[in-house]
Amino acid sequence: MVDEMSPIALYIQLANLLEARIKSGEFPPRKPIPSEPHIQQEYGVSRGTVRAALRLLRERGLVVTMPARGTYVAEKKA
Amino acid sequence: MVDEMSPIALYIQLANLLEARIKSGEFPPRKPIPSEPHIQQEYGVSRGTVRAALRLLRERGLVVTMPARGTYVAEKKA
DNA sequence: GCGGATTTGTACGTATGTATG
DNA sequence: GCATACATACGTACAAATCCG
Repeated sequence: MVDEMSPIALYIQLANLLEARIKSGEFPPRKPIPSEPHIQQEYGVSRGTVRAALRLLRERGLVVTMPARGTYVAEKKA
Repeated sequence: MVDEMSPIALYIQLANLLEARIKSGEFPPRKPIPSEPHIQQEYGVSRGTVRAALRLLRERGLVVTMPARGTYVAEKKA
């Protein structure tokens, strides 16, 4: 879980945790990963923090987000 | 743009720049002016600085701000 | 096709912590 | 000490697109 007391920003911790889960293959392709409200509940952080973490993952090329659809694990380049 | 080296506080410089844009008629009435995050990006300052500048403009009676809606050029008094 | 639920996008309000001059 | 400026993090509200019964 995220650590409130850590000097590392929560959204960075969260991004790293999610990255590990993505790389573990926990989330099947072609299906959205858990929604922002779901992650929010799961980790006990605000939606803004979840969105900041997902933004990092997008910047890392790990996920793609589609409005009103969800966020998906990025396709391995064809 | 704002000048980091100026002895004038950034938020005051920003308020003056926005005031000039408002008075030029750049922002049509009944539509929100650019959002805080937008201005933040545009001028390369923090959201806190944007908010401080907008607070000044509200105090000058130039704009009105509505939560979750946006900031609008103040109506000319009827 | 309709309507409600879901999901992401956007916007402002607020608080706290850090750093600088 | 105070003002300025930044980053982080919470909350609330609403819009727009999509999904599903």
